[in-house]
Amino acid sequence: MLVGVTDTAGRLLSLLSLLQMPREWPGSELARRLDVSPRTIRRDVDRLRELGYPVEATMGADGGYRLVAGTAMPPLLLDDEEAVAIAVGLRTAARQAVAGIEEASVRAMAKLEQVLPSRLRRRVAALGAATVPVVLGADGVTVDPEHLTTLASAIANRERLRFRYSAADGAETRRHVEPLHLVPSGRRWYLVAFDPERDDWRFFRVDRMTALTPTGARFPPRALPADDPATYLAEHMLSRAPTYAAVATVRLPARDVRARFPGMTVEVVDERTCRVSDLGDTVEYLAFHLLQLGCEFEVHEPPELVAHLRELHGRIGRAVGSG
Amino acid sequence: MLVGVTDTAGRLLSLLSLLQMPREWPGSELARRLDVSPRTIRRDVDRLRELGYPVEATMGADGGYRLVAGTAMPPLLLDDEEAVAIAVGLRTAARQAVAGIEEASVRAMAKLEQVLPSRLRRRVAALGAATVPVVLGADGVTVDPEHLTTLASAIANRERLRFRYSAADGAETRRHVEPLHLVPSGRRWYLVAFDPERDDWRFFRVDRMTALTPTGARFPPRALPADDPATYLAEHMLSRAPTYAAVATVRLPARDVRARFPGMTVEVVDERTCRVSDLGDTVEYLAFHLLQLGCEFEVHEPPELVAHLRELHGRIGRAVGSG
DNA sequence: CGATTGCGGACAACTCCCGTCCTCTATTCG
DNA sequence: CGAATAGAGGACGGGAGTTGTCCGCAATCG
Repeated sequence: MLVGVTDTAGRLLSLLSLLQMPREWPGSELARRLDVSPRTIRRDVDRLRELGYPVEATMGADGGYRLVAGTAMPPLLLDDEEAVAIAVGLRTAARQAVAGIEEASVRAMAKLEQVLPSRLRRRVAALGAATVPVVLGADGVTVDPEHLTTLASAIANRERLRFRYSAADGAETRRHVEPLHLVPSGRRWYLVAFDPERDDWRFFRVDRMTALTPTGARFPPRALPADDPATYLAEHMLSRAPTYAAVATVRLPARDVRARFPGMTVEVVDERTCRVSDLGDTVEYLAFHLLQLGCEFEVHEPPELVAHLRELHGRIGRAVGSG
Repeated sequence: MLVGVTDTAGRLLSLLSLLQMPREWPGSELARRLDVSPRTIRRDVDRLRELGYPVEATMGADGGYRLVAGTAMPPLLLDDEEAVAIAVGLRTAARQAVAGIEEASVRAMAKLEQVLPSRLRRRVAALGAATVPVVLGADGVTVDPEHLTTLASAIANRERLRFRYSAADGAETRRHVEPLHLVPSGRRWYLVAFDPERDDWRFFRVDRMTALTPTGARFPPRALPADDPATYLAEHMLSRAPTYAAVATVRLPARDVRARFPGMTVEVVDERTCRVSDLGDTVEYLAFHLLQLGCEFEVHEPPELVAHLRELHGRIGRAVGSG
């Protein structure tokens, strides 16, 4: 603990940190820890309350202070391991693209990344690599969370960006653009950027970008010829990723299916059978979902899914020598 | 912005919050925003630096301040959406039990949960329900992250806990215990607790607990008859979850396998073939992994995996009517 | 070169902060 | 019921910190 000029503000932060642990602290102990009188602790608690952080106190013997949920988020004071856990959590969540909070996830990642000490960054990288990517979108496309944070901070800093891009036809080009916005779409991420060499706006699929390097050069703000980047993307992307809707009859009570896959829509057929519809952007994903039910089933739609299952059937048969 | 007694500490927090955004702030703008003179901003920056937070400044026109990575984690100042994103990320990560940081994840969840405003809590709950649980441990066992945070804070607060427990044989009992520790083991979580009614220590699988309610009653600390809860658990749990090691030959270049599944150990057989070993605690998990490779393969070990694949083969055959 | 930005010393007026009193209330335990 | 413990908060005085203003200096960019 450093003592000196920045005493009182620093002490408030330490206090906040202590109160954030899931336990109660008697004022006397806080006073000992922070090396001030109990009266000052009471005053500090008042100060925190004035700042909007609800510090709750329980009276009587065995009482104490603790921080409870209020109306505003207090600053989170994390220890090393918790910071790593959050970073890893955000990465896995970003890979799965949880609906509706993609941008917020990336913002939080960028924020954390910016201040994460390098030793922790190494641990996060190691864990991220060790973590088995649960890539259900079996086209093998995984967005690198690292790229997302790099892009997010380049956008926020209005820094020019250099990278290599593999177009859909496999042709690789070098780009040097002014990034404006990151847009999630389904399981993919797109970068909306202005390309000065082509003097026009372009979209880039993040998973097709490699060798990302922010150049450090700033560029002046430029207005997109549309109100919202997401709608602009939707209007200009002619080839959208196809979505499949699976329809199947499964030998499992509707209740059980709902419990295990809240995302499927389920209709009761009889006590032990139901009809499910499931959305997914690849047939691989849908096939795995159905197999994970662990019961007999029959697929009605779509034909692509049936074809894929036939393919799997053949492959498994050859794998275990009973085909 | 509130102005008054708690001015300087609050201003430091606001400053920290601004500096955490991924952009640079000129001192003059910070001064305008925080409604103080630029000199005070410089002093505040000094204060933050004395507290150990590395505020970097770039000189020259178009310069400014920003917070960079240092040696200590600064307090994270999150907006609502970022907080929700982090909460959701931690939940999905907890469900997948990323090796090595399970406890830290739960600690971070408990910390966040403790201070999360209720309106955000509702959003997190809604998103958590909507998120498709990617349950690869196909025994259908998923740990409820909610339970983990409840348990963590009951332990930290030394609060008695009431719940219903389904034993392995299906018999359901009511329990009222003194929780001591949460221990992760493989994909499962165990609660180590003292059961006063039986006057002995017991283990409970978290996924078998329901109707969890902390009673609020405190209990005095009690020493576990062992140094480390994890080893105690290991010593007293006779039936450990078995782990399977799959060995297979796959028709895919070793390079590609390594790129897609960093967790597998791969030996080159020839240019287009390799031999992989993969660890997992269920055969379902191993089977999905092999199928995700999307190529021909042949399974050598273990027999349980072969049996499971035969079963899948039969099921798929019946599903698409070609068996 | 000049403009812009950060850096930091000096000073004076003012504020606040802290520790030490004190009394009061709420809760738990014996 | 009463003792013990914990928080709440007013009063007060001395000391310390904070702030704005004014200044010259250093670094960077165009």
